[in-house]
Amino acid sequence: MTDSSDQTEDLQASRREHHEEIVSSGGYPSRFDRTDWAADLHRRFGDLGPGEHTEEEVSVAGRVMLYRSFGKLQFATLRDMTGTIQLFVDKGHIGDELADAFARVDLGDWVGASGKVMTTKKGELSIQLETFVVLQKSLRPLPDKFHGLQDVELRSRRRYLDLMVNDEARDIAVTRAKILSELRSQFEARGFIEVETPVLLSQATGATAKPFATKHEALDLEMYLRIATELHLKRLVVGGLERVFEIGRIFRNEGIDATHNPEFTMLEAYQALADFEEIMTLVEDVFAAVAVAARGTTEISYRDRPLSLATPYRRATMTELVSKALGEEVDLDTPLDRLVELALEAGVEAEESWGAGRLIFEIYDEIVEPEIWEPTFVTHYPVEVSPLSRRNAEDPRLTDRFELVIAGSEYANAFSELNDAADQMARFEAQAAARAAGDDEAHPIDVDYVEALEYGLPPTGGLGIGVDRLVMLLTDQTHIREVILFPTLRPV
RNA sequence: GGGCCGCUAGCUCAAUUGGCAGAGCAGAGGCCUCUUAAGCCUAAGGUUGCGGGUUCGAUUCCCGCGCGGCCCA
Repeated sequence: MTDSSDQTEDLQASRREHHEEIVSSGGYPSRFDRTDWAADLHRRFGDLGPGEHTEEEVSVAGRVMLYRSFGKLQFATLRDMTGTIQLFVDKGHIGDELADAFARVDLGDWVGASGKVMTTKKGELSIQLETFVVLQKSLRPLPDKFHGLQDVELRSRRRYLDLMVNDEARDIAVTRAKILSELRSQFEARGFIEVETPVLLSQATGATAKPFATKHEALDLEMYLRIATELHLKRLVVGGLERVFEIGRIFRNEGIDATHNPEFTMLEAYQALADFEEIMTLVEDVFAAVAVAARGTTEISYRDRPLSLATPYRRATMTELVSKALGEEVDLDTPLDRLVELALEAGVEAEESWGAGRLIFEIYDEIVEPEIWEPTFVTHYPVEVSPLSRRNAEDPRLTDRFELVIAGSEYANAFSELNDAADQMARFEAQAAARAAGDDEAHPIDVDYVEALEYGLPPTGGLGIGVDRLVMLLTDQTHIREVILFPTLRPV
């Protein structure tokens, strides 16, 4: 992006001039020896009183964020990845030449500085500058030093500026990293191995969503970006990798809103010999641990409301919850006519092809889920809306499946995996029929996967966690774009 | 897709009923040996998102378009 206005040129003139002087007089250094991070200095010297001078020689480096000159003194706030440290520049101490050179530093420049650790008369931990080097000039002015960058679009489009000037943007990036790291540790500690499955596929399966299409030129083949990792991970369990997980980018060709970005991150994990009840315990333990890693506690605040992620989480079946919300007992034996009426009252317009399971699910989705606040495992989804889940032993119209709902949204989806190859084929065929009837989000038939099942998938529990939404929850963000460094945007 | 709102200096924001487009920060020059968004003085900085229209006169009113936000489907 280039600005060609005279104004911008003018604003950059002195920066550019300084830059060219540096370049023509030997150029910028290619490296710098930093002895200490800003945060470490605060940790080590935090209890120095005002006006103290130590003999501790340190070298720090970072971007100049603030600058104040006061006659023969200059103060600059340098920020590195860990925090800020003040540079104290005393003309009487280092002489005119160095002090005047330092006065040419602009906000945004990368600077390496060396000197002794001290505190000012007001008690601010500082480095008494002895020498410094400009590591790289910033040729453009920084956004407002106090207000930062407010424009939502600009913050997303030029995330580097957002990160430079907005503390919250950095906090979110760091917290996201902690969450990912903790998720990995949690699964690894339970004996799962991290695997990678293909993104580029000739058939996008494992979920009901519209894929992105692309083309492999050499093979002259239509290909699709994955919409889930599910069926590949289960193939691995068939192969004997009994505990696998993947933290993978998923692509779905849908609209963009507060909770949807076309590419997002999903964690999926599969554990042989486990059923969905064991997965439930695993999920709540993982959520609690991740909350502690990210926020230091399970007692958080989200959208200005307190929220506890302490275990155990409430468990309730979907029909229980729907019955309670409707004030009338319903289940899969409730006459279809009555369910259609209740759906209409709930604000759902039923479609001809829906059975009792779909109707109950739609009512749940419309009036129950948005009202759930504390973490709740909603269990036993109808088989009609669960093409990959194992049937419940007592009622084969239901599945051994749950979703974890927190603050009105889904955070995890898990089930005892369907490992009956014939049943899986039948469900794929039912989906294909729905597709033929016009449902273009229905799951396509994956014959290769059915063949894999025929070799024997042990009883297996699987789960998926929407990582972006989890980060939103733990950073108290209401828009997914705030937790993705480079969200999908229309080109300028 | 629909409704509402926004787009003004590099950044953050003003501008009465339609009447010369303003401030703070950043940038330039000057003063200051303890600042913390330092302060003070001086000068500079604009195709008011884009294109039409109404009007003596449009940032302001009308129409279209672009980008974005919020809500709804």
